[in-house]
Amino acid sequence: MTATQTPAPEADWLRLDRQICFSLHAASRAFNSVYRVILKDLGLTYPQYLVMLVLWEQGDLPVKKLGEHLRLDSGTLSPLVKRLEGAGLVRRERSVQDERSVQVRLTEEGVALRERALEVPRRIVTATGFELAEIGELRERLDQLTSTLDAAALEEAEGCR
Amino acid sequence: MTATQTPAPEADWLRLDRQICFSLHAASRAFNSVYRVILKDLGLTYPQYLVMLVLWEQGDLPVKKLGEHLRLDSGTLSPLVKRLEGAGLVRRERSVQDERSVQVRLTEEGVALRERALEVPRRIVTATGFELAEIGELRERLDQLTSTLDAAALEEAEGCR
DNA sequence: AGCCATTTAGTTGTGCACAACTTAATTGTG
DNA sequence: CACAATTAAGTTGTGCACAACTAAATGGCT
Repeated sequence: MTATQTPAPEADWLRLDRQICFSLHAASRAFNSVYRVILKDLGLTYPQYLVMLVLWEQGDLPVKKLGEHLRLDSGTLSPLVKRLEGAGLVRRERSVQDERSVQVRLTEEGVALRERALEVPRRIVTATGFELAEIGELRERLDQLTSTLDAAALEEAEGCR
Repeated sequence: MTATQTPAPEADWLRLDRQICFSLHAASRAFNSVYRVILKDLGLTYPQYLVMLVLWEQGDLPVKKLGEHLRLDSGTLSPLVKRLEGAGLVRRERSVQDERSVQVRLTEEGVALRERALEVPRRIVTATGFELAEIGELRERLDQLTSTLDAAALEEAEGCR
């Protein structure tokens, strides 16, 4: 394969096992897979669970605010929230003050589900096999990574000017 | 909200900013987003790029082997590889020895694309803003997490017996 | 040889992510 | 006030992930 003079150190960069992206991709899917199993009891998918977490924590919110908490847009949230509504966990109501906005409100059933969700995080922590401190550290590093990447994405986008 | 005697420490567990899953979910999407921008020049999506990485590294492979490297099944790979074929980067050929198997072979175009892909990892590392050592460390931890989670998923699945 | 379990791809259906677009309500400005 | 720009939600289309299934080929076993 096109042996150059130098031992082509750049080729090494393409090795799959060297790519952080693959590790992250795999970890994300592995997590998703564990959540799928644990959340099946609650009848929730993983992204639906995230939405419920926000609602339990913040109370009723417009779709817009939900999206800010989760970094998701209406293209993702609209159908997702409709499915939650179909499951009887939330209601969607046009705001009276601003008719553009749709409030997502927990139903009684939605509030009640929180009790059953309380055990989920513990089960997840157990599944990771990590100590709490380790998880906190990892989380911090991932958050740092995310904010740097977000900034970089903006620069790349602007770089096309 | 059902104030118990104890200050209900479990409630804290549901806080979004405490959940490793959300950090990982967000980091994964942030990475995906950076890759989307950088890979647009090559006409590849992020998972397509992963498939090409494997082929560049391992040479032609049956779909089955591809899936083992990437932990993806035929339900994901079959349409993905067809799109790569549509883009002229690979050919799919039934194996003669075993007609169940389909070899995925790089075309000349597919091989040539590797040259242009060489700069991708460097651009990604830059975008993360991390030192190489930091990335290696993070990658290691994520891989460890993935293997533990995979094992846990199996146990959970068996737990339903 | 004949039959059954396994293996390999592929298909179908559901749900998520996101870009690009539409629609309707609101805000700002001349 | 009128009209352009902005904002919120939703829609459409593409692609990925995965479960559940089908179809065809293979291998083992009696």
